[in-house]
Amino acid sequence: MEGPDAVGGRAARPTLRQVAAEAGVSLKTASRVLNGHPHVSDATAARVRGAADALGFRLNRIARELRSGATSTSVGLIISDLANPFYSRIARGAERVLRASGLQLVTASTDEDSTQERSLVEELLERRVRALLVVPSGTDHAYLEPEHGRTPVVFLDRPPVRLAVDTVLVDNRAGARAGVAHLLRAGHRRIGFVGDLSRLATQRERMAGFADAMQAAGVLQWERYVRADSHDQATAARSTRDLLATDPAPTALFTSNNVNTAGALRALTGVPTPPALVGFDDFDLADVLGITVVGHEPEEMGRIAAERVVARLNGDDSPHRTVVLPTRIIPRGSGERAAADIR
Amino acid sequence: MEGPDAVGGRAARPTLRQVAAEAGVSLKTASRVLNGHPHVSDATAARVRGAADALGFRLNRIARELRSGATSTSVGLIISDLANPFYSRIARGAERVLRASGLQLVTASTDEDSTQERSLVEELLERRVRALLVVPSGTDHAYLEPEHGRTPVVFLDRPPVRLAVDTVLVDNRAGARAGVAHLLRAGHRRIGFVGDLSRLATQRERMAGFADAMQAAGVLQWERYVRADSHDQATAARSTRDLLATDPAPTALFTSNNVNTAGALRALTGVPTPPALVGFDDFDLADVLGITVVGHEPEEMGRIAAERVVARLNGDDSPHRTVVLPTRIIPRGSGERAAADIR
DNA sequence: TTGAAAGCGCTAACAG
DNA sequence: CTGTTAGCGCTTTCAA
Repeated sequence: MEGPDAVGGRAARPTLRQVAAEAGVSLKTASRVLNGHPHVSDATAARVRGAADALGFRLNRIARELRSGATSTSVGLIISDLANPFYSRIARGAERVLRASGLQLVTASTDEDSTQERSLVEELLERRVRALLVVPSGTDHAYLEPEHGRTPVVFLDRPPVRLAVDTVLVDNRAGARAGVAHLLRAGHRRIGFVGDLSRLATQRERMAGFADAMQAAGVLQWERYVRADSHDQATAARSTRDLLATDPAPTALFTSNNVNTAGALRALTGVPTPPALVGFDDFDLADVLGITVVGHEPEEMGRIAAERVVARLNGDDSPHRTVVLPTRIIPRGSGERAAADIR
Repeated sequence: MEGPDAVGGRAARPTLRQVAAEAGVSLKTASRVLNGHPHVSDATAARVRGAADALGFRLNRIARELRSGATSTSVGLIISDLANPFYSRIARGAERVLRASGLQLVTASTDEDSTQERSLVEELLERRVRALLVVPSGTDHAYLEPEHGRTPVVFLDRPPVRLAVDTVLVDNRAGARAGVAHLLRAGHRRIGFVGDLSRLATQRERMAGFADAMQAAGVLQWERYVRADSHDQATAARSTRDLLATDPAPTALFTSNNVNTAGALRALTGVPTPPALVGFDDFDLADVLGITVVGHEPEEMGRIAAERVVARLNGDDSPHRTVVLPTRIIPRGSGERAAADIR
């Protein structure tokens, strides 16, 4: 049941000109009707609408925006992994704010690949997104410099390198320091660190916070219990088992993000006297599992970043600023097990 | 440091024409250089590129696509909630396939609102997405009928109403039936059902599967233990507590999706002899928590739907088809607690 | 109330 | 190797 204009099984989409011809009016009149503009007689309007429906016409917003000079209403969000709840919560927070301003979120993921990051950014800019929210994977963002004063760009979660733009971060170093101090207070001295890729700024900062706390407590040889660069649950589980097999074994673990916490938990299943555990990032069901975390609000980060974007689009040209969100320890049991009680 | 064309704090973006003028060549030559086409002398090319960089030029893909008649390279995905792992896993599965075909995923969420669904669909179509992946919230999709033969549309998770298009579903009824039968086999007769909005087709089917199993087992008055329409964890927790307070209390629970399972788990925390539990949908850490589920693969659903889209775009005009993905019971302990052992 | 002509930024077709 | 002309689908003058 293809229309007469079917080409290779695909019907050609009618243009406004065809609708106008079908209705026996000029292009402009058809345009007026379909855009709800005044000064058209009811009869004419009805005829145009009838023709549009009959042909399956749908306005081409792209062409409209090109002519009217209006930019698109979409805002790009670049994250590393769509399926990581941490990023999808950022996306949700941002989407709510943007939608309230009539903007649409376009999400793309990089799989933590800096080449992908750059090409996605370029592509979105060529598509003329109004603004860009970026959780960077790359290590140099100077290529975004020419956008200054053109397209508002806000970085989230990780700071930009060689680029000055609005940024929303979490206080990683202080958060990690507090989380580890929490374990030290329970009497732990041998504390294992299970971390993600150390090329990520967030991870380096959390590692630094870990070191801060250990050094402040005068613990020696804490480096022995550091396992970094596990970017998925399986690797984190392996690192955890590896730590538990050390002699003497650590009595506590600090996991540096949600993925590593999940991996560690997997490795700890069935262990009779599991080490104490504090994880960076809160996660769903952490309360049911009784896992103490260094929590913060990804939605909040998305919300604030989106609000910056909206402000910039509304003409705010104040100097770029960096917002650092606080963390807080949420004690749920796993982080309060005393060192004396482990093994 | 705005450029000379700054308007309201925003620099105007240079056009190809301006680049050409700056480089002292024609429009077409500039176009050739910036598109990497042959037959341009190195010297000219260098001059054009220099001008482009100096002006901060970025090709306008929208205009290019308009002129070349090429449709965009984006595919729209409409889901109800970006932050529900179930949907983000669908998105990830789809994105991988699409990217491999040079297509970009554009995600938008509806918050389970059918008005939102329709307006997002219309908007994406006006933006000329190449195809549409829809997890519907609405109850009538006839408005998509004119797209037949124009834009490939694939429905996921829930079937379309009054519309014939490719669809990828999960075998909800059989899955629920099997999950409940699993509980019945462990001797349970009083089984509580904690369900999501019953206007959702998936929920009605899972409810039907629940009823199938109960009736086949000759259980009477099972309706007493049915609590539907909880769409968030808090409500599901309340329904669960309500069920546990019934006299006589159910010895087992069947939760009809990931959100309700999480809510139930929250309500069950600290209960000395918790009821047996089987949940529909697998979820992260279910293994650590020892929760028996009726599992299936959301990524797979996204992948298959995206593959249908790609096939359609490549000219496949075979009749539309519905793929129903199987589920399987993953026993992890919570669903194997015998009725005799509860209270 | 309606319409004709021009042009948004770009590429295709055809000259030079 | 380079340039000129036309036109994608639409809106914006400006005129009737």
